[in-house]
Amino acid sequence: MDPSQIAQTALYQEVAERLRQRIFAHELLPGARIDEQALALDYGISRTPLREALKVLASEGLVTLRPRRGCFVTEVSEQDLDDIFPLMAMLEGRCALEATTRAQPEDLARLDALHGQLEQFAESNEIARFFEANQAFHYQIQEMSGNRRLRQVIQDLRKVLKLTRLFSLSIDGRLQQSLVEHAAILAAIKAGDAAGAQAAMHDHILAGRQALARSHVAQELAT
Amino acid sequence: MDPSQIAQTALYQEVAERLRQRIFAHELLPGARIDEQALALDYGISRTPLREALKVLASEGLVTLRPRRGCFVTEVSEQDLDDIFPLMAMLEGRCALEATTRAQPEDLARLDALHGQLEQFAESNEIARFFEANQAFHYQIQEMSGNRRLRQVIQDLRKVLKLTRLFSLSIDGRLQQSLVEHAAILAAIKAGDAAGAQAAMHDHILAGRQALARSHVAQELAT
DNA sequence: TTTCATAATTATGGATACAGTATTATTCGT
DNA sequence: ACGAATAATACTGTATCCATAATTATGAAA
Repeated sequence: MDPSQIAQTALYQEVAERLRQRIFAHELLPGARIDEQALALDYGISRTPLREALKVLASEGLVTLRPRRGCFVTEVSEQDLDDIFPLMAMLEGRCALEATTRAQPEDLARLDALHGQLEQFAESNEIARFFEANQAFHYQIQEMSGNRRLRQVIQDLRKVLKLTRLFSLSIDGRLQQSLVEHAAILAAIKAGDAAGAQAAMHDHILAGRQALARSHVAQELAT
Repeated sequence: MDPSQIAQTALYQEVAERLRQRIFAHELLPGARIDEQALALDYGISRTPLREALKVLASEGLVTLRPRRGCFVTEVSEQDLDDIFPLMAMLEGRCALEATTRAQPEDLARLDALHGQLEQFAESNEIARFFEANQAFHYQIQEMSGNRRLRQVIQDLRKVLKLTRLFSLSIDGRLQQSLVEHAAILAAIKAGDAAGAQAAMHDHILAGRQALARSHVAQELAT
C-alpha cells in the first residue's frame, strides 16, 4: 500500500470542495458574484484549477456561469423547490421501500443509533446537530437501498436544496414533528412494512416542504 | 436585438457538445482513452478549454477522470443498468402521470404526430429514425409534466444509458412491441387516465431493459 | 441636471510554457 | 534468459501571459 496512492486528489477537486462548503455554509450567498482573480489570490493558486473547479460546480448547479459575465452562486426559486421536493419525496420514498426489503440486522442497528442521536439533539434543541444526524439518517437509508444511482440522484438534488437556508427546523414544533415522522419511518422499516416505509418517507419529505414554505412566510413577515 | 448576443457559447461548451456526440455515436468507445494533447491538436484548440470540457463531461458521468492517469470514456456495467432502468421507469412513469393531468390540446396533437412517425418508421423498419422519434415522444411527455428538474434528472440518466449500444430495438419483434406500448401510453394520456399512463410508461421502460438483456445474451452467443 | 456616447479599465476566455509524476523501455545483475 | 531497477519519455497538472469583451466612469450635450 503506497500512501501516495491515497490522496490522489487534484487541486481543482479540493478547491471545488472548499467552495461547496462555503456555499453550503451560506458564506457565499445565492446571487453573489464569485471573483476568479480575487479567489485565486485568496487561495494562493492560479486561476486555471479554480476555473476547472467552477465548471464542476456549474454542472452540479451550485453556481451559474454567464459567458463573459462571470460566475454567480445559483439562486433557487420557489418554482425549483416545488419541482424538487415532490421529486425527492418520490425518490427517497423508493429508497425507504428498497431499504426495507434489503435491511440487514447491522443496518437496523445503525439506523436505531442515528435515531437515538436525533432524539437526543431534539431534546437538547441542538438544531445544527439535529440537522447533521438527520442527513446521516437519510443517507443510511439511501445506502441500504442498494441502488447507487438512486442515491447519487438524491444527493445531487440535495446539493441544490442546500443552497437555500433551510429554516424549516427552526420553526416552532417542527423539530418534534420531524422526530415523530422519523420514528414512523424507522418503525415501518423494522416491521418489514416496505409500502408503509415508502409512504412515511414520502410524507416526511413533503412535510419538510410545507414547513419550509411556512418559514418563508414567517421570514417575510419579519422583514 | 443584437444577433451577437445569441451565440454567447464558450469554446469549452462547444467542445463538450462535440465530444458528447462522438461518444453517443460510439465513435469513442467505452474504456477508450481520451488523449488531451492529440484531441486539442485535432480540434485546433489549446488544452485549456478542452480540459474544462472534460471536467463537465466527467460530472455528467460520460467520461471518468483518473488523476495522473488520464481521461477515459466511462464503461457502464450491468449493475449500472440494473440501477438505472428501474429508476427511469419510476421517473418517466411520474412524467406520464403529471403529463396526463396537465395535457393541453396542442400537446396531445404533438404526441399524436410523434406517434404517427413511430408507426411510419416501424412500418419501413427504419431503426435509427424510430429511435429518434422515440426519444422525441418521451421528451414531449417530459415537457408536458411541467417539472423541469424531473426532466433534467431523466435526461442526465439517459446520457449515461446512451453510452451503451442500445441494440434492443434491433431485436426481432421489439420494434412492433415498442409501438404497441407507446400506443397504450398515448391512449391512457388521451383518456385522462393518469394512473394508467404512469403504469404503461413504467412497464414500457422495464420492457426496454428486458429486451436489452436479451440482446446482450444474443450478442454474447454471436461472438 | 440628466442622459447618452466614448474611452479606459478590469475581468474573463484562451494559449503557451513549465514542472512533476507515471509508465515504459532499456540495461545491468543474478 | 529473466527479473528488477533506473532512466527516459510522455502526459497530466499548474502557472503565467495575452487578447477580447463587458462594465464603469467621465465628459459633453441637451
